[in-house]
Amino acid sequence: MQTQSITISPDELSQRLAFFEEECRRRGLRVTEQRREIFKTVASSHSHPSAEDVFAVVREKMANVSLDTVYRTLASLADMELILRVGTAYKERFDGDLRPHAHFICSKCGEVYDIFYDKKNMMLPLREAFSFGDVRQICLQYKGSCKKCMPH
Amino acid sequence: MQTQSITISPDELSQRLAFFEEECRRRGLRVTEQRREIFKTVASSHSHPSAEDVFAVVREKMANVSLDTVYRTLASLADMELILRVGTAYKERFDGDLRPHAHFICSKCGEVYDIFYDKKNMMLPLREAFSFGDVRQICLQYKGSCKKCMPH
DNA sequence: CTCTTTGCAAATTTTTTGCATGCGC
DNA sequence: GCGCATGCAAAAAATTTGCAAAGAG
Repeated sequence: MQTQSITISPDELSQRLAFFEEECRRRGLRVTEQRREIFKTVASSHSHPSAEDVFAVVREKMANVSLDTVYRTLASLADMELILRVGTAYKERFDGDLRPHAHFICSKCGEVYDIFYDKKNMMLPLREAFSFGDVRQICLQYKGSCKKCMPH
Repeated sequence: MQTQSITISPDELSQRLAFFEEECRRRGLRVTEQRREIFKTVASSHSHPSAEDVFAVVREKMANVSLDTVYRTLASLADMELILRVGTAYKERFDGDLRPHAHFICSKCGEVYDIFYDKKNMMLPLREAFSFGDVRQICLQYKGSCKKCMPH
């Protein structure tokens, strides 16, 4: 079941654009061409683009956007929770504890907290997550080698 | 229930060190002082350290390790699955799709695949994850503001 | 008209690489 | 001794910042 290529309907896109503009106004952020284009690009992409990727696409429509505007805009869109960050949003961090556990990651300061759960309770340990702060997003990642990169 | 400060027992640490050495030999990697020290640092830390953090700690014991050795070693330890990466392991990526869904992230090429699940089946969609490749790690993150950073 | 946002350039931060030397096996 | 691993330095990649000018409200 490949879902990568599903495209957003024009209807849904304009609905999301409207919400984007509403959110901008509500927060006193100006609705600029650049912001609109960058949001549109991420909202209609299904390839989990990096800042560079977004930049390349937006560049085709707006010849003179700059990469730093893309960075700034992606950051503000993520702050507004209009798009998601895949990853920690900060530099790479490591964990030497291999017991099954979840993380609460603060979107502001980047702090990482552990949430342990035992085999008897494999339900999402959401209650405990809330004890660390205000849970705005649940992010479940499976990691390994994809078929293209297998074997090893 | 703060679990950050739990320290690994000396017993467990030496057990993990033994396994580390065994794994190195099995893969033909040499057991050097640096690798041992870096592994020990991550294995006994509960602060999800960055490469810089690990470097700072290791530096106290080995005055002349270099940062690039730390980077190289962390990468190989993560490859060996002796430690975990928190995050995507590559540059930051974004997702405009706000429907609840999980990701399969390839540890080799960094490709991100979507895994959708509906409200009727909130179980971990592990079966589908396996359709994308070889699942080696399940990573559950809750994101939001931690108490220190609240409100807003 | 005001004040945020942009583009440009430069700086900073994070991570990687080439190469000669050192050290585990 | 052979060959991988390290340290050094330098480069590359990713991200952020200062500032003058442009444009949204």
